[in-house]
Parts: sequence; structure tokens; C-alpha cells
Amino acid sequence: MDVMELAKRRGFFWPSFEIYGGAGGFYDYGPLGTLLKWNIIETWRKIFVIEEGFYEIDTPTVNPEEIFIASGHVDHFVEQMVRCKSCGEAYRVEDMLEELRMSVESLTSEETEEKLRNLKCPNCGGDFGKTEEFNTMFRTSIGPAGGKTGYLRPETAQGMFISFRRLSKIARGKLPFGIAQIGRAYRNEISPRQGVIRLREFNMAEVEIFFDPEENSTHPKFKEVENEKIRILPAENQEERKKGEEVEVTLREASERYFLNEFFSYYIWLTKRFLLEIGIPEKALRFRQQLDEERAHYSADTWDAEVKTERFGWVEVAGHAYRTDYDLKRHMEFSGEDLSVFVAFESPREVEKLKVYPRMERLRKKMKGQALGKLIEITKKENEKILRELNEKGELEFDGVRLTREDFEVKKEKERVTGKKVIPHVIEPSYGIDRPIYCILELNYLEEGERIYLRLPPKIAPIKCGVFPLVSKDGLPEVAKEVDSLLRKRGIYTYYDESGSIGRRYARMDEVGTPYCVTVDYQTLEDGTATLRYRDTKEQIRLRIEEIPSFILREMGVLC
RNA sequence: GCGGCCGUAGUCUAGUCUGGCCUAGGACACUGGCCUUCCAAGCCAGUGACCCGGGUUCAAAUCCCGGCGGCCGCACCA
Repeated sequence: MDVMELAKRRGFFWPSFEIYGGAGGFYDYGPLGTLLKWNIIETWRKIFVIEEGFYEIDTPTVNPEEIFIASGHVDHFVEQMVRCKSCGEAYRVEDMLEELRMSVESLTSEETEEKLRNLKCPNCGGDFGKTEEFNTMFRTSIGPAGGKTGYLRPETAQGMFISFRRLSKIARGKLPFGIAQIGRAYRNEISPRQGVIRLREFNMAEVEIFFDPEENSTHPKFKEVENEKIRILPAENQEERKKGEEVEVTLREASERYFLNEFFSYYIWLTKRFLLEIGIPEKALRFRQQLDEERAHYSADTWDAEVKTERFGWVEVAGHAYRTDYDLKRHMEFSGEDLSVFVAFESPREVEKLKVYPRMERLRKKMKGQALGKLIEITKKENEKILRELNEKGELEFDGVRLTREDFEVKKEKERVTGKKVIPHVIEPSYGIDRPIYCILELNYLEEGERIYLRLPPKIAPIKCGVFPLVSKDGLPEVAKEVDSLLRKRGIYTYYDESGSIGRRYARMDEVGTPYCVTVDYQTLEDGTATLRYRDTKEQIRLRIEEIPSFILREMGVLC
């Protein structure tokens, strides 16, 4: 028996499109898997949206092409492809060049084509044409034939950057603030394998925290957690990927020695909390710093949360990227919109500043009216730039006229500055949903002789409570059904079962991680009590029926 | 994408090499009934499979070709 088999058989998840032969990289969630997924998402929302107060949004999965040109995905998500001129067969350039022991990255496109001219099509011996770029994002078109090119998003993050201006207004211009998004993303993987670990369509939950790198390096809640410990594997300890010596440090130490700042540490801590709450055992968790060559194009530093699994080894379940101001800057550049935030100082500051003014009496002789008008305008707008140029070169050219320092007057002025414009930097904690689901199942899967059970935290278990009549006669089923509906009315997901022996019914519930079972027996008919059995210990206690719903909610930690 | 191995009910598997005795066998699970006073008990009955397509043959789960999918290694994994 293994957990994948259990997942399929009991309806957690299975490969999609089975009756048509399937397609790699797609999985269905079954009834139990769907419940489990929502419970995980709810746990996540409780931490990030409710406790931390990050604003949750929901943006489209299909995006126009410009967005991914600006974000860098169109350039960085490509593979080169080449077609044979006579038979039309397509090949990956990388595979072709491998025979020459060359890598594409080290060559320009002209050089690549030059090399390919010496090779022949393995299929028909024909010549190769020009290289084409093959992007592994899912491409689609928006609107009817000839419409706009679009892509399915490879991360939910872009939606949060695109709407930054609006979101910043809603956050009333304050920094730092965080945006959260839960949703699907798509990557047309070359060869997805490893079941639910590597999907072409997957679920993720991401947060973008926007902050002012000059002001917000400390986090108000950091003090509460600074002595908590985490296990980390910094880049300096990795002679190669996935291997190396882990160190146990406090968040304070990590913050001083390894991480960008307290801010970053705090979010690493939240990740640990989240993963422990959904049932990842602490001993199977570590934070690993990505090596330079692994990092995404937008990241200056990335630490992954990794979970050690039996089947797949260390699995990355969350990443924490320091995206700097890369995304906002790029979107500013490509959209022409100002995505900076005005940060007011606590009190206005007096600043002495050098300002440059055109000397009108001299300039009137040098240039015509219209050009002079333009110069005045530009001097107002780009005062600093002109001053710098004059200082560095001693002159500047404007509208074909050479202007020297003598044409300008430089004055020292006091200026009242009330704040500054900041392009926020971004820390991105990004979580997979599908991968943790697998990890939770595998790491909580226990076999004790004949008995198989999933030791899921009650809060995330799909079914909370089994409800059984001890035997299916003498009016017991009727009472048990009443108990069942009592629980459901309180929002507790139950499973009513009266078939087979009582032991078999407990076993069925154990197998899918149901933490509690309530059994109605003959004593129930006399005094209105029923037994409540715990999954992990198999112990039973007796409770009055009407107390059961609140009791279970308290046990789950939902009620206090 | 490359190379190796593989694909039989819900699950695990027998059968494949050596084509016919396969109307495809078993175990567990599941459904219905009987029984059953707390941990997969028992009895009876039942549902349910040769990945898809083509070929060879009198005859294909079995041999051949193609596709799809899976596992392992390489590559890829923003």
C-alpha cells in the first residue's frame, strides 16, 4: 500500500482525462482532495489575509502579451527551436547543439544559425532554416482570428503588479503593505512527471509585500518571533544543489547573517507556521537558499521552503524571493505609468539645494524665442539633470546651440520637502498548494500492522467526524442520523455510515484522516449520550449528544 | 525532448516469453441481504478489467507498428 494509491482510491486526486488516455501534468481533485484543498487555503487565508491583513485580490489567468513582455517572461521563458526546410520536422536547438557539445546560452543567434548550417536534419538529411523561439508559456489568442496574443499566467504575481496603482490607493498610499492572491497558474512543462509535484496547471497562493528599502527593514512583529528557530541551508554550504550541511539558527541570527532583513525573516517564520499548521512535521522542513544560477530573472535572493519526502526527496513547497523593484520598474517602463508611491516624512524637512536658472539676458542673444521657451520649461522640469551635466562637462547642447555655465545662474535655495517618491521593493512569499497536499498526505500516512491512518491535523482533515449507529437496528440508525444532521447544521463535515462492522467503519474513517467518530449505542437510547472516538489513540469518551458539536469545534481549535 | 523499463476490474496482481485450454483466475475493496451491543469477524449473492488505434493470423491480453500514459536516468523546472 502506498499513499498515491490511497489518494486515487479514496478520492483525493487522480490523473485527469483518464478515459481519453490522460495528458501529463494535469490532475483532478476528487471529493476528499477538494475538501482538503479548501481547508489548506482557509488556513492560509486566516494567516495572511486575516491576521497579517494583506489585501486579497483575484485577477485573470489569461493576460495580454505585453504584460509578460514587460515582466521578462517572454524573454526568459523561451527555448530555441529549428525546423528542417524540406520535411518540416521541428527540433530543439539545444538538442542539436549538444552533439557539438555547445550550449545555446553561450552563443548569439547568428552564431547559433552558423553552427546549425553545418548540421543536417536527422530525419531526412535536409537543411535547417532559421531558428525560432519557442515559449513554454501557454499561448492563446484574445478575441476572434487575428486578435491579440495572450498567455496563461505562469504566476499570479503579475496581476498584483499590474494593478499596483489602484491597490496602493486602496492601501491609502502607505508602505509597507501586502497583496495576496490565490489561484491557478500554468507552465507548459517539457516533461512533467512526479504526479502532483510537477503540474502544467497548478494552484498557488502568493503575497507581494511592497516596502521602502530605506525605511522598512525592521518588522513590528519581529520581536515576538526573533528567538524562534529555523533550519536553513545557505548557498555557502551547498557545493551542489540539494546537498550540504544545514544549520539551525534563530530568526534573529538568520536575519543578521543570512537574510535581507527582519522583514524577510518574519515572512520565513510565517511560512514555517503555515506549513506546521497544515501538517508538515517540523523535522521534515528546511529553508534552502537558491544558488545564483537557479534564481529567476527577477530575483536578487531566493529562499525556498523544502519538505523531505520519501518518494521525491526534498520538494520545494514555497519560495521567498526578493524581487527588488524589478517588476514595478519594468511595468513603469513598458506602460509609461508612474508606479511610485509618495511617502510623506513624519514632519516636513528643510533641505538646502542647488538650483539652476537660465540667465535670460545672455540667452536671448543666443537663441530664438520658441527655443528659449522650451529651455525654460526643461530647466524647470529637469533641473538636477542640467545641473549635473553642467558640472560634469561644463557645457550642454540644446536645440543645436552650445550653452556654457555662464549662461546659467546657480543658486542655493532652501526647500521644504514633505516626502519622497519611492518605487517600492518587493518580498514575495509564494506557496504551492498542490505540492504541500502531497507532502501532507505522505508525511502523515501511517501503517500500524493492518491499520492505515492519516494523522492529519483536525482543521485540515476533509471529513471531521464519522457518525455511526453501533448496529443497524432497534432504532439506532434513526438516532445516529439525527446526530449527523445536528453536526452538519453546525458546519461540521460528517460521514454517516451504517454498513459492515463497527471496526470496519472506524478503519474507513482512519484511512482518510477523520479525527473523530461518534457512535450511537444502546445506552444512547437510555440517557442521550454517545461515544466520541479519537482517531490517533482510538480512545473513547462519552458525551451528551447536544454537547457534541461544540465539543468537536473546541477540539479542532475553532471555538475557544 | 532523448534512453531504458512498463500498461489486465476501484486497488494489487496471475496469465504474455512458448497465440487456441481465457467464457481472463485470485486477493483486497465495493454493493445488496442475513448476522452483528465498539475497532477491517462470518455467511449468501452481486457489480467490475486486457490503455487507444492499426496490422499479422483460421485464432491476439499474448506477436508487430503507431499513438497516449506511467516509472527510472539525462536534460528542463523562470
